[in-house]
Amino acid sequence: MRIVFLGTGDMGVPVLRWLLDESPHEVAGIVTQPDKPAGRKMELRPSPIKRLASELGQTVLQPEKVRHALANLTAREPDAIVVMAYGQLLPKMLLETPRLACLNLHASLLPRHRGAAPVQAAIEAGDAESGMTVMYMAEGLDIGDILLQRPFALAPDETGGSLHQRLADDAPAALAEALDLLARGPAPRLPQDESAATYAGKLTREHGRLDWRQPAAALERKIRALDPWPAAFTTWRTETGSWRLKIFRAEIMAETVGPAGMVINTGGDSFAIGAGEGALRMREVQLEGKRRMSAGDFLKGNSFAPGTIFG
RNA sequence: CGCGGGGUGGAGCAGUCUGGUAGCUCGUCAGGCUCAUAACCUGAAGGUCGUAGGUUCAAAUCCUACCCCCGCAA
Repeated sequence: MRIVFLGTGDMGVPVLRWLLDESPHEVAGIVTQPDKPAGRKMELRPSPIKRLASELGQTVLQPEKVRHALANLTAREPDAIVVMAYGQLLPKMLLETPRLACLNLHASLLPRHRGAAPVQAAIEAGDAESGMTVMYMAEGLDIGDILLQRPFALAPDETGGSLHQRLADDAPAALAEALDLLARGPAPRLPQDESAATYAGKLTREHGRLDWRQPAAALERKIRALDPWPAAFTTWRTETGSWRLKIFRAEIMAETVGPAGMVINTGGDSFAIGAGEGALRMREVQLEGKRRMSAGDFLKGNSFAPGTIFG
């Protein structure tokens, strides 16, 4: 098949690599978002998809708005368009361009977690499973009919990073299967159950702020969900100022051993913070300006004033 | 030139403002105590103080340039 691929985030990298290196399909075009200022120096940085394409000697289109490339893409006469972590809605004209289908790979079991942050949302919500969805794109955000899904169980210690990786790694197989079904004849097409839909909006850093009045279990899920990005955090106020303390790993303590947000049980290789229900024992943290380290290492060089309250 | 924190024995930090024999907690090693121990006591090893240059009788500390790590912001 002739495939036009649209993608920006690194979630789509394995898929593009598969399309170019291993699949029987012909990549008739690669579209990614324009380079944007990023990083500490605000330097222009190409997307992971563009970097991979360059590495493999492929050229990419980087229209400001995808409709600017509409004529160009139509002229390539694709059998299918594949979209993954592209970051722009596609105009109806483009959806109707391919001979067979315009497919989107979405990193959740739709209709759960439509939107920009499905990976983190699945963990934060405490879902038992997640998986890639391949769907027929329609006008609207992640509302298209489902072609296939590949569910798998989440690990008890699943993090946003680990789930992101698992989904990215599984995506090529999902796409292969979907393209196969499409090529062979009438492929499955299941409308989404609107009543079961949830939205996972784009994450901001502030989303990671921990509200210690919440139950320890919920806080622990959030910590795992946002590891490594954008990371759950709390504020530590000292005589010298207030610092952001990111928390990457913590364990739930069943007993409520202190008021919400208060440091308790300091000593040894970790410290605990009281939650609304139970408490959390810190395992891996990062103070702003410092690197990520175990709670034990953190305690070797930092100490808390009695009664310190986080938040 | 977007803003800011940091780079000091294996780990995490103090010391830098007010230059003058490099310190703390932990770890490691040896010995001791103990029925025993992750506990306790004693001792030891281990550091070009990110790199280069400058000022000075003397630089971790002051000045200049550069490298690296990280938080914010995007």
